[in-house]
Amino acid sequence: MKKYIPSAVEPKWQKKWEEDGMYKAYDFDKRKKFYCLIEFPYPSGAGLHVGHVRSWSAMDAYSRKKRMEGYNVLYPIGWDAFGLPAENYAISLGVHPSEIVPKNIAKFKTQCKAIGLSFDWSREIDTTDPKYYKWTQWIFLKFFEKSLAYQADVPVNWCPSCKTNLADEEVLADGTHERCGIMTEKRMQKQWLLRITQYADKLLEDLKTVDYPKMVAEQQINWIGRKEGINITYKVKDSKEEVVCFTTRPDTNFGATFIVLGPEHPIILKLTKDKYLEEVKKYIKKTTSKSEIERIAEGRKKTGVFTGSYAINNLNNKLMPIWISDFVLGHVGTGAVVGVPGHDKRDFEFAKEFGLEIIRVVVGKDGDTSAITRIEQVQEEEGKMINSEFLDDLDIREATKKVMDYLEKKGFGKRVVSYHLRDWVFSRQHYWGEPIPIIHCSKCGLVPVPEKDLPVELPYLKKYEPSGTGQSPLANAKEWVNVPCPKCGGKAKRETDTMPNWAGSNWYFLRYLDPLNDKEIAGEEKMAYWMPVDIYQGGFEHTTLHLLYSRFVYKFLYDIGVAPTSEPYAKRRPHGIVLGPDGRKMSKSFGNVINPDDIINQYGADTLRIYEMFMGPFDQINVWNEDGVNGVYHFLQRVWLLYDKLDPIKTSLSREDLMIMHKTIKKVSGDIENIKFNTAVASMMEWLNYLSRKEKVSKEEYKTFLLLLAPFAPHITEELWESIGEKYSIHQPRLNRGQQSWPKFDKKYLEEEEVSVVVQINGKVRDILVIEKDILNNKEVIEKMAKQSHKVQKFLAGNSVKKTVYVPGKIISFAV
RNA sequence: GCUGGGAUGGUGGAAUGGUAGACACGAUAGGUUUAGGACCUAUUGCUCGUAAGAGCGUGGAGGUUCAAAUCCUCUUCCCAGCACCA
Repeated sequence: MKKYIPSAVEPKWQKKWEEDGMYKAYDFDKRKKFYCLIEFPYPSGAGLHVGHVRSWSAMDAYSRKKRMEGYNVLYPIGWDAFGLPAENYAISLGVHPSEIVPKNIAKFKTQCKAIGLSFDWSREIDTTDPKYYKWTQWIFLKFFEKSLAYQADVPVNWCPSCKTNLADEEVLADGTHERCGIMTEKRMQKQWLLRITQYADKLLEDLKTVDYPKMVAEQQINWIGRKEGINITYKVKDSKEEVVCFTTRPDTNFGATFIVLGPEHPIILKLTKDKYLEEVKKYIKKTTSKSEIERIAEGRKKTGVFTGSYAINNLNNKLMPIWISDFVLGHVGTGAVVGVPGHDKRDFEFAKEFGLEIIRVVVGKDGDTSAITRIEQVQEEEGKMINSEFLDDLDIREATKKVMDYLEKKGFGKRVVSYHLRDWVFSRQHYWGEPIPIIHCSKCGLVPVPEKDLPVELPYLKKYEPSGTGQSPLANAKEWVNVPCPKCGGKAKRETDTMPNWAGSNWYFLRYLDPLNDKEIAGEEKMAYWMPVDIYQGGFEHTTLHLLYSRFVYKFLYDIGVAPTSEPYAKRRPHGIVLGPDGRKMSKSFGNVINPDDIINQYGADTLRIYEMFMGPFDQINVWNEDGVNGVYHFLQRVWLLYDKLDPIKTSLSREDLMIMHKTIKKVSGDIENIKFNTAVASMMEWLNYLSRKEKVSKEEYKTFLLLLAPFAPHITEELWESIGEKYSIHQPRLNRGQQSWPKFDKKYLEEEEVSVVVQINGKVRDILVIEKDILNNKEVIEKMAKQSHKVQKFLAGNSVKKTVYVPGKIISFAV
């Protein structure tokens, strides 16, 4: 047979598949539906990354297998083209984003097709298309209608480089912007927010109903950060004011020796005695102007000032001095903390710094009941209560319940639930995004753009760079901004902020179901047919961003009767990133970027696809290795050459032939289902090694081999399928007229006729017996055979067997 | 500090209580080739040994078990996320 030249095979089939509409999904088809989703990309100027290729070709293999199994598979793609990256890229080139985006999309599309991905191109979407973002704006109006979208003055994370504010989720732990790496600043600004906190409990609770990796679910749970505690109200001596403190550990309240207010707390000035006023004001000024960098640089050294006032502990009427310190954060709990230095490390440090009393109310791990003098003795959990009157001798959990009941009964406190999750800052002062469809009228206030006037199209602005003043560049589009109020007809102005880049991706998976619908977001019946997404493949980095956001938006759509299910994604599976050959993240500046086009030119798309699946476990970080690519190319060449061994005469298969064939069918089927592509490919290689050693390969084996390989290497298998005289595509049983589909294994060929049984003595392998299947369960015979073995006798001599364990078909173990 | 994940040959990795190292890369030797590459065959965890064989071996220490990479306890290091979160 002629040589394997990928470039002679691949484009030919890509063209044919497109002409035949091979990978279309059919709405309402009788076959079982399967919705396979990948995270749609931001079409960057750099073109496809090998990481995209890995994730998409793996899910492509998954989709192809499902189709061969007879499912009606939806595997769509689109473009998430609004947002900062597209805008910054356009600025760097000095052109308009609306010119750049279509070019980038065209490039991505060409590349996707060159890889042979089986996307249903008839459902392609683009978030910057007004026909698409009409519905992104519509969703916003629904949020507004239900009072879940609102404006408020909030401290925002300002990125001085990108000149916009950001959501908390977009700022990393060190205070830098996740995209550009520049340190952000806190600013007060009027912003649009979405009330995601109202969905905190549902987002938490319903994690139980979906199949997410543990790591992903845990991360969302942590981010939502639900905590049950109590707000305790303390009276202030000689004052009408009260201080409310949130705590999850009211059991330790007999150990409370002071109160700390965060510097933003509103009642500080009312509580401060004249004598201390100047110092307090100075402290507040100093701490509130402190930047994130300064805070981190300072470490955890405690600072603070005394107000001169005292709060009264409800439990024992003890006076507790009220202090101010910036270790108490304004946005956490009630912005005020009751200081229990014996059982909280921060409180201990504060008490030490300012010489405040430290009392132990929980017995230490080692039974220690003495006064606490060192931070190592501070203990936050475990033990029994002491020095706590009616709580003494109780376990901390019992004490917590008892004291909460007591405080509530007496009216000193109220059980509350607190969350780490904050409302979602949803406006950006940037050009390249969906305009927020709201009109500001001096008479009527905030007026939503009527649904019939959607979409509010983004006007073409020549000068679209961010102003840096905190105002969107859209404010300069006077003609666009000035509109009559839809309510009263008077003079009014459009909202000039745009939505964040997450807006379009919140709901895109619904638009694939009905991309041309101009009456609604998507047809109700189509949504009911396709939803939920059966498997959603995406990166870990979106766990508390896109994945959480889109769950929230979808749940809202469900609650207003638009979406058909309570959760959008039945199953989530993550992928690991692909690093450059030097083990570093691929980046132009390191010069370690692998361009998929180069690999396709040199080795072909099938090699690229299989290599990326074979390189390691799918959810792990993998380093690119050119030698590995060559290894896979070698494998496909050997597949190609196998054709020469095809036996034209019908021959029957040996028992061994059948066993390895059925074993491989089982392994590959199971591994694809479990996202273990690396071992699926390995077992194909094993079978190929076996087949290559044979004189002749039967047609049955050959066809089965090609069918199993088809999801991984769609081009070469299609070509070889044709070479053996098959008329229809290997990929689509529907077009195959049901002639051939995904192979099934037969259990009877998985059992071996002769089984090797390992003989162990004291856990060490000493011999291997080959046993006929029919005496497998006869322990006596096996035991006798084992003892007769020369190798075994050597080790048994002079010892008596104390115990014998026999696991049929596997092992016989002697303890001597 | 908290939460989650991880550590296996020269390398990527396989094996989730039952023959550790599948598969691939690399390496070594031989074959083939005008040469290089490509291809084919064999070997390849470590130590001792000409060999037969023996001992050791899954970050470290201990435990459960006839049997542990796998389960339990402690511990070291690495990765990810969160973090003065009350």
